[in-house]
Amino acid sequence: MPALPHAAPATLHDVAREAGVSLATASRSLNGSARKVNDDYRQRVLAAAARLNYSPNFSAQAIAKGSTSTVALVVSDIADPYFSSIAAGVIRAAEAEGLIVTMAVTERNPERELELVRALRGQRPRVMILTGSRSVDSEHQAALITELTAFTATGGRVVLISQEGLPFNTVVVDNYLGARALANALVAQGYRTFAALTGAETLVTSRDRLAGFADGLAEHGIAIHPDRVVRGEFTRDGGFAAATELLATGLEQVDLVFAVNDVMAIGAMSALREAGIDVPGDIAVAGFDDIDTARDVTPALTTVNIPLTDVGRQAVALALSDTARTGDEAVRVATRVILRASSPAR
Amino acid sequence: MPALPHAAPATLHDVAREAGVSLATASRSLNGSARKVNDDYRQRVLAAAARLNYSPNFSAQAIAKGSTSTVALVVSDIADPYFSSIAAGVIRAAEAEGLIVTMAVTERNPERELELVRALRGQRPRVMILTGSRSVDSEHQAALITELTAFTATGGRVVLISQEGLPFNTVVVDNYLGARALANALVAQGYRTFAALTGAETLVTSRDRLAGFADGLAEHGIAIHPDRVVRGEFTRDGGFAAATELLATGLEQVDLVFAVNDVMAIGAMSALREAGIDVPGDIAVAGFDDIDTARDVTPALTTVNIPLTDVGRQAVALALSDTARTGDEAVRVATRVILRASSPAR
DNA sequence: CTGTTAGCGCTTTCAC
DNA sequence: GTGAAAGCGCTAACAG
Repeated sequence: MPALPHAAPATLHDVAREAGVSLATASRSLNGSARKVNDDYRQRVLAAAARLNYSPNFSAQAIAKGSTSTVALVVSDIADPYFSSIAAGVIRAAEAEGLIVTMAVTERNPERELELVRALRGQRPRVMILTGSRSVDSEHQAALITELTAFTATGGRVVLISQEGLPFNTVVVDNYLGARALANALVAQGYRTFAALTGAETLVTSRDRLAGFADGLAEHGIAIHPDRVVRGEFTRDGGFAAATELLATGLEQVDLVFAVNDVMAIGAMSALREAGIDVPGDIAVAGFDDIDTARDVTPALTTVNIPLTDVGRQAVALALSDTARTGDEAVRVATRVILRASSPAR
Repeated sequence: MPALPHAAPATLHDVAREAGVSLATASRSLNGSARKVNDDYRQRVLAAAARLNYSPNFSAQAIAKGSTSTVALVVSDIADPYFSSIAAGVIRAAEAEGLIVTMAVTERNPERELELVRALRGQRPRVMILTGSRSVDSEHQAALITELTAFTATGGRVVLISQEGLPFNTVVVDNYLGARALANALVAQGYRTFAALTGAETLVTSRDRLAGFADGLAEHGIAIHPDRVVRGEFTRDGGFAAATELLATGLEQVDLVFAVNDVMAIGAMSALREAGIDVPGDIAVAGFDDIDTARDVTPALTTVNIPLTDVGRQAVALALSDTARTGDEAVRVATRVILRASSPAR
């Protein structure tokens, strides 16, 4: 089968010819900022462009002006509601600024993240937004910093979402304080014996939340028994598995399980339910993030709210702001404890 | 504050000079397919590139070779699990092919969709994938077809996800048959009196599912009373609102509420619960899509499975396949009824 | 195999 | 105000 003959897309040149004007005039009519072009000509050009179904070639524009209009967004897993909500905020804010967003997924693999960042530089995006927990793995971390630094050195803007500490602009979510506030609220509800489901040891987000929670409990002289802290993947299935593992050790005296994020908490609730354990009758549960479904599960999930779409929006705003040029600006977003039916007063 | 001085990114030219070879040789070493270049030179070039932290400019490559490596994906709402799961499939498949994906969100607005498609053409993507329900609104529909046709006429590939009938490649989800099978299964479970929560009249997906469900019931001589079909937005909140509205009309004799998608079903379950109605004790619920959370709500939601990430993957495969050049290829994905606790046998 | 040289589509001085 | 022409960074003939 022969390749179908495809007319090449109309070029600015074609438009100029069709309109009987010069390339420059066509360019100015279609995109040029100042309205320096005679309205006669302008109309002719516009008409010609419409007639030819002209669409400006962004690559050509980018190369001619030396800058693109794209935002590169890197997430761990776009099917995870935490990331998809942030992405929604990023995309909305970016589109409002006339920016195109390209999306890349690390699948929670630091090596892959590094590769992606490296590859993404080829796009010469105006902004690169990295979300997903930093890991304390120093090797990839260092390489990542190198790569991002190379990017900012050539005028790119970088925004990290989550924990601060790296030499880049960041939207900081106060995981530690949020978790601590949650612990306090839970103690106030009457809970005394806790278990925790946490993510990989190297994930900063996971660490911070667990530390905050533990410190919050400590204020009341409560500690979580080490055997009751179980690690799992930072996903729904990870939560399910971790809860199952926890069950095996016997949960009799535990009255609340804290999962470091909502998807894990929801997985844990499913595991408990399948094991015939009533939530919150037998045991209460709390999570972190306040993803949309937290209110739709039964019982509705107690959690710590993060204004996720807003975080995305702020990331874009920060990237575009003048103050961000220094490259180490921080914007903090407030977290808020949300008590729901999964942790009634007792 | 003066603009920080930013070194321009290293160019191929810089690399060539640094390595002491010609531009062509540098290009060939770094990207050229055939290994026609002497290994000596090759190494020198690679070393120089590394030293300069060189990253090829995709825009320049695109314009020089006349084609890009990007896939444009248009979704209604990336925070909706239906779309984010499909997007996950698209992104994974695209990345495996070395393609970059750019994402745009219509927010369920046909005009916006049209604008986006128009704008996206400027990227000269290899592929454009549109997901989200087609609407039967003929005006936008026609304009959209025009725009997409212009795109394919210049060699672009288009893939639509969901219902067939438009002159483009499409990944077809059998909404009608799936809903019909669901109705049959539900009748077999012992249900006899139904209500339905549906989306906007113009949404093809919503129509097809409702029609399939109604026809499935009709096979058993059952009809849904028109007063018991209520329309809402195609979202969780739409389902919540629609269920609330339904409640106002009195639901005493209804034994199952079918929502045309899972997010609506989940919203409806929350509304019912808040109204003190027990699901499935007082009334059963069923949805459509089988999003991840369908199994985590309580009771777990009866639904019709669509292999969402696979749909995304298939869309990319279809776009890239040779047979898709004709532009009207269809790939069907199978749906499967999943009975869960929200509709026990009775 | 390697280097020279034309472009690719567009923006932007720089003259007119 | 308008046009001619010089690039932007890279690839791909085309000669050596």
